[in-house]
Formats: sequence, structure tokens, C-alpha cells
Amino acid sequence: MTQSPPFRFAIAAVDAVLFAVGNGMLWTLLRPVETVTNHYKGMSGFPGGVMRPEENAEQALARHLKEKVNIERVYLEQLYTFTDVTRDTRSRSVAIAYLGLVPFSTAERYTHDSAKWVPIKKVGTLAYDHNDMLTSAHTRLAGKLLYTTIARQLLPKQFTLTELQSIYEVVRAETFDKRNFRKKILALDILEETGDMQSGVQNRPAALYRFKGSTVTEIPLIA
Amino acid sequence: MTQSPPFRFAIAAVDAVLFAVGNGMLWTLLRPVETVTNHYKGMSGFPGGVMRPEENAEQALARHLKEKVNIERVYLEQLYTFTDVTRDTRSRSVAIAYLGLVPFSTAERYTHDSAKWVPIKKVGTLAYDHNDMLTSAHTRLAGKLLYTTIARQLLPKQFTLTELQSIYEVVRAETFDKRNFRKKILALDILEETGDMQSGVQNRPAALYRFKGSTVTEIPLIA
DNA sequence: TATAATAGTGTATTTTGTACAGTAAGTAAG
DNA sequence: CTTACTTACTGTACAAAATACACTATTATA
Repeated sequence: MTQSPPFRFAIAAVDAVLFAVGNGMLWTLLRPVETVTNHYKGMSGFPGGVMRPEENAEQALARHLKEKVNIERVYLEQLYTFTDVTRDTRSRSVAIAYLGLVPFSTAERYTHDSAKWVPIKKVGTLAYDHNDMLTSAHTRLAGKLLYTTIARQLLPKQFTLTELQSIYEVVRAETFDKRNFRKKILALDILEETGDMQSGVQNRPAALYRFKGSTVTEIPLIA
Repeated sequence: MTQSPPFRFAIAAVDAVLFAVGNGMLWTLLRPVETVTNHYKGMSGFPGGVMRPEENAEQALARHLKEKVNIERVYLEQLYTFTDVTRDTRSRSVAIAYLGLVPFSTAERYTHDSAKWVPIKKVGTLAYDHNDMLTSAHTRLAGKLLYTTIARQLLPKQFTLTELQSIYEVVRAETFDKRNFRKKILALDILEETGDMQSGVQNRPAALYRFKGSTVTEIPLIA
């Protein structure tokens, strides 16, 4: 076997594409890349950093999100590992990208330093291969809405059916008939009414719902 | 920012879970792990190895598959990156796992040294976290059969509808009604008759089909 | 009390999925 | 040549799911 000689590299980098849905838009969290000797100096990218030997990827990412954008206990799932030789002009590196989801209501409080939530339509050229990560994350989310209950990760504990529908419409960039959407989602038997009503709104208040069961497990919508 | 010090590690390891379907079984390719100072000495695992600085993951994997199991130009898609701190008791390493698919008819010729195709039901405890990789790969394949034309990667250029159905039945461990399966698959308009018939069989020969279009793109079955 | 805004609801039609069994075409054996 | 064996091949009736579509209800505010 031809064994590659060991090089001086970090184990890997981890990055998170965080999404929130609100005001009819899909938002993602960007921050300026660290300004070491860096070809991408001045550009924005997704929060993340390198793994330490005593951490796995999730632990490393949790640490970086806490330190850099003050986010804790957010939903994260592994997305794709980017390995192109040219992905970082500074050094050879591999990036394990994660998809992260945050309820819009709490996205605000998760801002920090110069990190900013940006509507994805306004995202320009990002550092490294982060535009690829963004596309990959968006595609994954749009797909999983159709066959999992992942939408719950973008909502507060209680929400209206219109808010839920909006998640689907914004992420998938399509509209759904209100009656059919409700019929279908209620038939899945994954929601229950909380008994409470929406408040602080200047029209007929909507009924509030919650997802049945634990937030931890993702229930597939199809067997 | 807290920057981890650079350690002496390879960039990452790459491994391939290769599948073939034939004789009513799902097969995977195993080989003994390399017997350096290794806690997993004597055990089997999936083919793979470490990346070199001048390679991306796909290139590294292609090189290892060629060298170690004599496989070239096989369908590969990235599966998951395994990062547990304890995944390799010998050294800290990250493994980028790939799912690979091979037509059963050509699987034989892809054997090499002590690498062997094994029915997955007979796979015992593997080295590293390779049992997790196997489960992950199987789940991915079973899922993608339902919404992509990935089955073509497990078939020769020409095949019978019964062979195609068998891919679905073996991988998903369920049976399908022959008439309904044909009706559905033909309605998708992704297959065409070659005009040829099966030969060398002691019963009524079946018509041969091929997938329309290029083998490169994966056509989603649902919009 | 009128207006504006969003919530909430039902039915008819089309499409898709499912359940189900007998005939056709080839090889092999007597 | 006939029979037995094996797999290929086909259609219809019913159920379930998806779709298209518009009006009434409830709240806040002017």
C-alpha cells in the first residue's frame, strides 16, 4: 500500500449553514472570515472553525458556534464534506458542513459581534466554497420538508398553521392552497392544538398548534 | 478565537461501502484491514485509505479502490463523515464514507487479493465504525431507490424488468406486485425497450430494457 | 358600525395506488 | 411430439390521495 506521509494539518474544519424563516424570507447567518493571511480577507462566510483532537465534529461545531455567534442547542445535521484541493487557497483543508435550523423568533437573540442574519437572496460571493455549501443546505432543507417533520426546527414551540405553511412556501419557493395544506398536514396526525390562541395581532387570532412527541426524533412523514 | 494547534494527522481517510445485488441478495465488498499496529488486526472492513494533499476525496478513493480492489469507474456518492474521537483506537482520524454501486455482473471481475463480496446478512463485526457505515449506506440506498433512478447503477446496460424489480425487493427487503411494479416504472417514462430479448435462460425470455438518457445524471423520480 | 385583515372550512373531480389471476412463450424430459 | 416446468406478460375494479376552487367568521381599528 502507498501510505501518504503525515502532514501538518488540522483534522478538519467544521462549518454551519444556519437557516431561519421569517417575514416571508429565508435567512442565513454570515460573519466575516478570520483575517489571518487569507485570500478571502474581507469576505463573509459561515461560522465554524477547526476541530481539536479531543472533539468530534459536532462538539467542535458547538464550541465554535457558542464562541463566535453565541448559539447553543441548535438543531444541526451533517450536510456534506467539501474536499476540493483548491477550496482554501491558504492551506489544504477539508470542511465538514452542517445544516442548522433556528426558529426565527429566537434568531435575533443569536446575533453576536459582526455576525448578521441575511436573506439568502441578498447573499453574494462568499469565502471558500461557502456558496456551494449554501446551495447544498438549501436543497437539503427543501427536500426534507417533504418527508420529515424537520419544519418543527424552524418554529417556536407553539405556532399557527399559517406560520407552518409559510415555512414550506418560503423554503420551497412555491405556494400551497391553504385548505389543502391544512387538510394534508392535519391528516398526518403529527400536530395537536395547544388550546391557546395567537395574541397581539390586529385580525382574527389563529389557533396555536404544537408538534406531538419529542423534538429530538425526526419522524419520517412517509413509512 | 481559539485556534487548535496543528497536529500530525493525515487530512482524512476515505472508505467505500460498495454494493451489488444478485442471487436475491445484497452483497458488499470487504477486505482485511491493514495489519500495522492496529487494534483491529485480523478484522474486515471496507476498502479505502488516506487522502494525499494533492487529492480531493473522490480522487483519493478512486486511487485506493484501483490499488486495493482493482475497481475503476464505479458509481460513488458521498455518504457521511465519521468523526468520533474513539472511532480509531490507533490514532485520531476522520473518515469520509462513500456509497458505491456496482452491477452484479461485473462485481466478480472486481475481486482482488483477499477482498471478497459478502452477503450483508453474513457480515459480522467490522473494524472501526464500519458497521455504522454499512447501515448508513444501506439506508441511503433503500431511500434513494424511491425517488431517484439510482437503481441503474446496480444494473448492466440492458436488463429485464424482473431484474429491476429484484433490486428494489432485495435492497428494501419487501416484495412488490409484478403488474403494479411494471405499470408504475413504465409510467415514469425512464425506460425504453432495447428490442433484444434475454438469452441463455430455460424459460420464456424476457424483453430487455435500458434507461433513457445518460448514465451520468441522476434523474429524480419526483419533481 | 363599517372596514380591513387574516382565520377557518367542504365538495366534486382527477390522479394515483392497490388488490388480484390467468394466458403466453420458451426449455427440458420422457 | 407431448407434457411438465418455469418465468414473462397483461388488465380491471376499487380505494385512497391529491387537486381545484370561494365563501363565511372573527378580531382590531377607524
